[in-house]
Amino acid sequence: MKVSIFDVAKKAGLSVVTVSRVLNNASTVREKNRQKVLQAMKELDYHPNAAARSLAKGKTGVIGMIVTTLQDSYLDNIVQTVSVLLRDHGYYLALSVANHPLEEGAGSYLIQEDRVDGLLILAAVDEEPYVMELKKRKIPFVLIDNQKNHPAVSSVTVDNFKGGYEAAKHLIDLGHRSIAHIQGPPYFLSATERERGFMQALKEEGLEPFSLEPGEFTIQSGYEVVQKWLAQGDLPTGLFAADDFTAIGAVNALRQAGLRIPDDISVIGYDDQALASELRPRLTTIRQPAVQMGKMAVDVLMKQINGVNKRSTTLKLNPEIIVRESTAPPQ
Amino acid sequence: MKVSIFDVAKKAGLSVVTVSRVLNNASTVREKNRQKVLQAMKELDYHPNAAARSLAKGKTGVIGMIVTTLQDSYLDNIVQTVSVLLRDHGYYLALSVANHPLEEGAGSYLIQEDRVDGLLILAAVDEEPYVMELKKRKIPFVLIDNQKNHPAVSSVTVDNFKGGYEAAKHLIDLGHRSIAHIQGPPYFLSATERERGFMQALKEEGLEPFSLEPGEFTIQSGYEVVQKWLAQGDLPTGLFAADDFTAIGAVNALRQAGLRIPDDISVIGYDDQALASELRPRLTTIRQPAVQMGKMAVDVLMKQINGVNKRSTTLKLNPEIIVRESTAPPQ
DNA sequence: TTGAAAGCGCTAACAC
DNA sequence: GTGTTAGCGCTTTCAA
Repeated sequence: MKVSIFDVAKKAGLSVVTVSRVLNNASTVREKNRQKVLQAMKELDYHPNAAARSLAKGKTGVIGMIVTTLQDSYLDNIVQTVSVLLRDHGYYLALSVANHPLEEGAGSYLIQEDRVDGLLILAAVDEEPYVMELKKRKIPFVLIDNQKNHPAVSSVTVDNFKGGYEAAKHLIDLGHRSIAHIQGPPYFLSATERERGFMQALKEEGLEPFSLEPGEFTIQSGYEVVQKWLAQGDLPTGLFAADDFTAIGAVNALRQAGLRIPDDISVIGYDDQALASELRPRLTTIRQPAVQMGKMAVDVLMKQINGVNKRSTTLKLNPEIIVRESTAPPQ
Repeated sequence: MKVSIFDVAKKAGLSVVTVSRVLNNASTVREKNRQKVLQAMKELDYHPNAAARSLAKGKTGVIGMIVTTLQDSYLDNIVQTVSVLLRDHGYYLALSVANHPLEEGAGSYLIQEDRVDGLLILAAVDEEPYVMELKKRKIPFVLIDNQKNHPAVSSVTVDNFKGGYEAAKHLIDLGHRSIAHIQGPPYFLSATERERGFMQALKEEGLEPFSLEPGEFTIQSGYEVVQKWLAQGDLPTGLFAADDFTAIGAVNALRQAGLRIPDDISVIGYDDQALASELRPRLTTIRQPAVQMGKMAVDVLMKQINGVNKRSTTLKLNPEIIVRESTAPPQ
């Protein structure tokens, strides 16, 4: 019924060991025999059993990736990149969604039961528990876009301070003096760093922000801040939103009120979500180097798994400003 | 180094079988011994090896789910629902992204190497290859939101004809007579069904559509259609877009041209994406019952795995119209 | 270059 | 209730 390596061996007139060798691309198999084995496999429609291989080899051939949300084109880009790259390295990617961090079972099954050879933690709200557990279990892992700095842990992040700085600098260079910032949630290091960069750029020009408004990385929060300003009858000429969703919400409210962008007010977002370039006006934003992040993360993880790198590696990549239609000199 | 069931048995002063029993919640273990085992496990920080269990049991305890895109809140809702429900059934969910259907390795590793006990195929562009392979390998699976009808295959779909019909009916009931439709890609059954429903509703009123425009389920395509209309200087009073992205693109173009929604033109979308209710005007749309779909899919799959249902089950759920701000009677 | 034998860590009979 | 004995399907020594 179930065809095993034994059936193949019998059909090919060779031993299971030889079959196993061709399965693992061992070079010590006579070409003629290799063909015989391959032929037998095909005829029997044989497929090796992953559990048995994992048990015998002590490794699974899969890399796990824990993600919180999937509705984010920037994160999606990272996932897609990682998926392809891992395949090139002979690994499969198994995604696990964990909306509530450390939730019972969420992703932790990958860790606890040795179902993966390595793990990638993507933009976790709180990566702490994973870090603790993974270190204890000695499973290689890399944090991507993590919140905190963990000693002796490999990670790939983006310089959010620089991103915030460049966003503000862009507005300043265009001539804006009245510049506001809608923040991200304060428990995100990325959010506070962007704000720090923003403030630094203003400070260098001796500028004070028009205002700093709390936001939540959501369309709704951007919309509401603008509504508030509108009600007060006072607007900045430039706005740096902590992420594209916030920016889009702000733009939405602004245009609904009959204001023109960038004529009446310039808006710059962050992340370069797909939406940013799909909706008009196309949003000026700070792009996260998603592809490069995925590449680096896989690189570091592979080296760690292969024992090339014993020490942890911390990479901080640079964001890139993408100037589109939502920013211009103030009128 | 690695602590195994043997170590636990030794420490607890019992046999491995007993340990195995508490691992599997067998009721035939004296409470006192169960505690001893539990205690030993804790002290040794023991965690069972998934590969060994899978090999011995002949099942893995994981359900695979193949997804194409992750940037879709409707699909995301299904995934989240499924994830939680499976956990309740004692299974883990492993997601596999397959942008290019049947791409080498994409998801197929789950199938080929018996890494899962069952599979959920979510909104595949072309599920055919999966169906063939899964049937051959006799792995239980359920298609969700599939394109074609496959004989003897379980699936959970939504009645797109009805959705299209209701969308059109809504506009008609509001008093619209000049109604256009922006289609989805013709190779999606969902798209053509929505159009059929739309046409049926119009036909019942003796109405001809203002026009039928090709679209691609993208913001861009909705935007461009409206641009074309604008250039021609002729607009319908009501528009049914094949999905929310298309609708949002259309709304975007309309408002950019200074038109008001729903005053000048009513727009209804499809899917009830998160965006639909986040952007203003909040979009009237046809909601897919994502939670119910996830629930049904898990239900059917579990029954199939447990041998309760030998025959295939085909469920077609009803969509629901969500009336918001983007539709109103024509002026 | 090939094969026999001994596990990998766990569970499924079957006895006790 | 509990333990003994065989495997699950594959890879890994070690010989030949």
